[in-house]
Amino acid sequence: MTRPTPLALKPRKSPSQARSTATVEAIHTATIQLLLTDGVARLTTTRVAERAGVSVGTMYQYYPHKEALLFALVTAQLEAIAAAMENAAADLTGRSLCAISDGIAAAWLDAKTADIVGSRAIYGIAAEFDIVEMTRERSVQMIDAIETLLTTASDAVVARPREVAFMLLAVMGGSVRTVLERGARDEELEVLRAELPLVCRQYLAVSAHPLAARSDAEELTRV
Amino acid sequence: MTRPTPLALKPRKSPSQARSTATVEAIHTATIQLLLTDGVARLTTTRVAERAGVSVGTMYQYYPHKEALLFALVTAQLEAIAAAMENAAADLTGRSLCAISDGIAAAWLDAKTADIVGSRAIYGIAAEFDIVEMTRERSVQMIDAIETLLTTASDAVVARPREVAFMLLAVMGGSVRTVLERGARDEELEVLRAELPLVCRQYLAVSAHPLAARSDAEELTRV
DNA sequence: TCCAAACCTGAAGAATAGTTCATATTTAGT
DNA sequence: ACTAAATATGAACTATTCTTCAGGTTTGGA
Repeated sequence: MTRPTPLALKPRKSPSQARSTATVEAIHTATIQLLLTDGVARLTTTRVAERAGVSVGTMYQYYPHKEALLFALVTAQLEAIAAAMENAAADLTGRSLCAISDGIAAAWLDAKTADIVGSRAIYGIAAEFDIVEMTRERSVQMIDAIETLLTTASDAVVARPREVAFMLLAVMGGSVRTVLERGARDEELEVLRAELPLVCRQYLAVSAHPLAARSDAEELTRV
Repeated sequence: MTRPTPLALKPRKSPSQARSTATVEAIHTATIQLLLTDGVARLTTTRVAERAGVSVGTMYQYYPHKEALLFALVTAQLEAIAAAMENAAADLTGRSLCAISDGIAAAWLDAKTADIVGSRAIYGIAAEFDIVEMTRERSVQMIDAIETLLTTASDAVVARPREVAFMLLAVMGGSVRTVLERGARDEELEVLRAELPLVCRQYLAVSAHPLAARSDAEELTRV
């Protein structure tokens, strides 16, 4: 999704006083609410302002246009996720492969689940314009973190850590997205929470050679 | 993403002559092209008609509005995928768990990859309006197929086949989507093709008890 | 050959969206 | 209390967008 005119997506100015901070906050939550109830197609600057209880002009004081607003929203969301994952990676350094696997899966689920409403809203616009670009950047950052984390596993050495890290993120990201986008039903979230760690563990298990002598035969060997 | 007015999403009429069939086809591919290059936000009836080399009025002869056009596109896409998966399920009935796993993963990858352009375009609008609803229906249909398929495995009995089928689809669907949405790069597709079958196999392995006596110890047991 | 049905056209109208800016109000510091 | 900077307002302007429809062209079969 490339835009003809890449146009500046940066905010116009940042709120400095208490009042304006609240205003921007209101605009953000209004956007998310509208996104969730009516979808992107119905999201208009007028409606956002109305819902936020401010005037249209106010929005334009902080964002040069609608896209910039959406961009800011997605950026914040992704930065939070990336930060959470990097923290998790730091905490898990040097642990066993199982611990690492469980830790990553849990961290991902927690991060995405912490703000379900926000996450769901974001999915709807993630496919638009330059957002894909930014998503990719953040993604690379997380792949890096997980790749190096994998190499620190205390009890095993992961064969192709970068590919495995990539795949892990694709699987976690994709499956969670699937569930959230369908409506984030409790039963489905339950299944996800139970099964996703399993999927990750098993996948990591085949992708690694045990370091200390261990008798567990790998059920399935790499082709 | 619920719409205030659910409005009729069905096509207005179907082409009966050769000329009109070509026209509708042209409209479809034009839509997909525009979706891919400019994104949903820039997709307008005028542009679609222009790109398709027909008049705007022509489009309105077959679809009551833009949404109906998009809906038709997604429907076709999903039906193709669902059919492919049901075929695969039929072929794999009674095979070993490994064969089933590999077969499903391959079928999914093939189905999504057969028309990469179409798949990618669809992702961009999958989050909109009642499309989520339809996606869910098709999804249930596929879960059913895979669930019953799993119960036919010749060499193992899958513990909670429905949950496993659900998870399998979430993982496959999500990871493929992730890769395609990022631009469907060759290197990333390669990784996906190599790793996804592994992920599925391993996951199925822990989710099942071997039927005939087999000595392979399960590395990781269920909690 | 001829006609009715199918199909196509594109200018035009109504509706809506994005954005600006001159003016009014509030805040923080002196 | 006073003032400059920060913030908010919303009517108004422009640009698009969707959609229709009255009138033309093409098609398939009698």
